[in-house]
Amino acid sequence: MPALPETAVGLRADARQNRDRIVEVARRLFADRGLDVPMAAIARHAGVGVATLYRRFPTKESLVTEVFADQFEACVSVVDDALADPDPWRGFCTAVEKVCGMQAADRGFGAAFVAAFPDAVDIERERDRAIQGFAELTRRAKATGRLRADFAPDDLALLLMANSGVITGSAGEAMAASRRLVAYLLSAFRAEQAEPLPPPAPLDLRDVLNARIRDGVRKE
Amino acid sequence: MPALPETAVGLRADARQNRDRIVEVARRLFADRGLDVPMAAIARHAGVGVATLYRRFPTKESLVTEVFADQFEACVSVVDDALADPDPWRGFCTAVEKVCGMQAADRGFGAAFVAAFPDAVDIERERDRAIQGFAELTRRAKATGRLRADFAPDDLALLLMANSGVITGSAGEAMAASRRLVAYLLSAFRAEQAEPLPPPAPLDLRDVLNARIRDGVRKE
DNA sequence: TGGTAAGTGGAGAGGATCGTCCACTTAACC
DNA sequence: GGTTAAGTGGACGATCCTCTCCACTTACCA
Repeated sequence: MPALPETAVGLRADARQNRDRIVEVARRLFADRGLDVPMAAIARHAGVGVATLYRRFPTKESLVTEVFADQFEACVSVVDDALADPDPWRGFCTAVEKVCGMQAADRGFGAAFVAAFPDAVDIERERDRAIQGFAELTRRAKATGRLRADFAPDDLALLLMANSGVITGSAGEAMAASRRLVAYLLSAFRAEQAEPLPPPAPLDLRDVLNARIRDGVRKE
Repeated sequence: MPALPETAVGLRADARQNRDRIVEVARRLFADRGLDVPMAAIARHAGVGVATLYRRFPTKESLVTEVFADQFEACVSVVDDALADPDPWRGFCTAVEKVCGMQAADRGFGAAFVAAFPDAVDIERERDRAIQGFAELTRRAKATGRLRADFAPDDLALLLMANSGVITGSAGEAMAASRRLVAYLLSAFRAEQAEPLPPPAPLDLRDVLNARIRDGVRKE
């Protein structure tokens, strides 16, 4: 089945060069300014016309998917590393810190993770793997008694969404804010002082993420 | 100086009725769907034409300002109540819970608080009063030894931004998520287990807020 | 009751963005 | 070199939003 060029094989030399430049430029712009960079701006910075851009990536979504595919992979490997750590609690903490750091460092990544692209199968699969890995990590960390017992797996969604909320202003500010928030929350997650029990009823990460994309509800 | 009708005095009877209906409808729509409800939708729901809407509120910003003026007042009075509490720590906690609850209950309020409107003098003044009140509350709560000493006044900004991040999906979900996040954070703010010291360098609430409005930076 | 200024609605100007079309250019292979 | 299909650019259509304009209507007071 050679019908899926998927990445960039079988392109003419100049076309491939253009494609690579587009992805590279898009990655930079998304990181700096978030996902709402106009397609025209990306094309302009890449030194191509919009048509070229749209020929490679029929929709903006597909471009975003391509651009963040490896970021999501990195995210998964962070979780894998954490699972490999002999101390689950330490693994849990570092995983949280790393992922939130990635979110803070790359505005686009944060948005992409949170925005979820329904038909971006690859991204979704990667994301789910990461989520499941985290769930496992959570289980183990609880077993050691360091992570509070009433920590819900969906509290991870809470954490990521809260983290995305503090990402504003300059990259430096965002990082500082994120780090401080994460430190606070990790301290709250420790089993030791779990004295009062916070209200339950968290949210399902997948649902929340998938809901975000729904803007087309113009209706009445 | 009778040149500032300001609210609605001196309007013809029918005009006043329309104005009131507009504000009422806008409040409801903003609460449900956030601030990006189109002006046309507001006009339609209020049963008037866009021109009528724009005659009363020359800009969308001015409508938002009017709509949330009393919400901001309520916010200030929450802080005042907290200051009146003989137990500063309890006051601190309830104030945080209430304000975050308001943010979660009214999507528009959250956005308005975070978005900041440069020329909405009234809102800004109210907001600053609330911020200063909170700073005072923080000082007192620290003095009792219940609030950790390294809590920065700007951690309030962190809290509000994180809270705005978890507000998505249905109103019920948003409220549950907000409550849980606030519980976690308040627990992290307690002096008792302040064992590790989180990184510093938080953000200034006013700066952050005022920066948000800058979208007009098209440049390059 | 009638004059008039205040009030009104809806079309549309102006601007931004996603995505398409099509005549032109160029890499790649014979 | 020449043929040709892949590749390209920029104008353009479609949509959505804020805000303006202007001819028409109506509340209010004498």
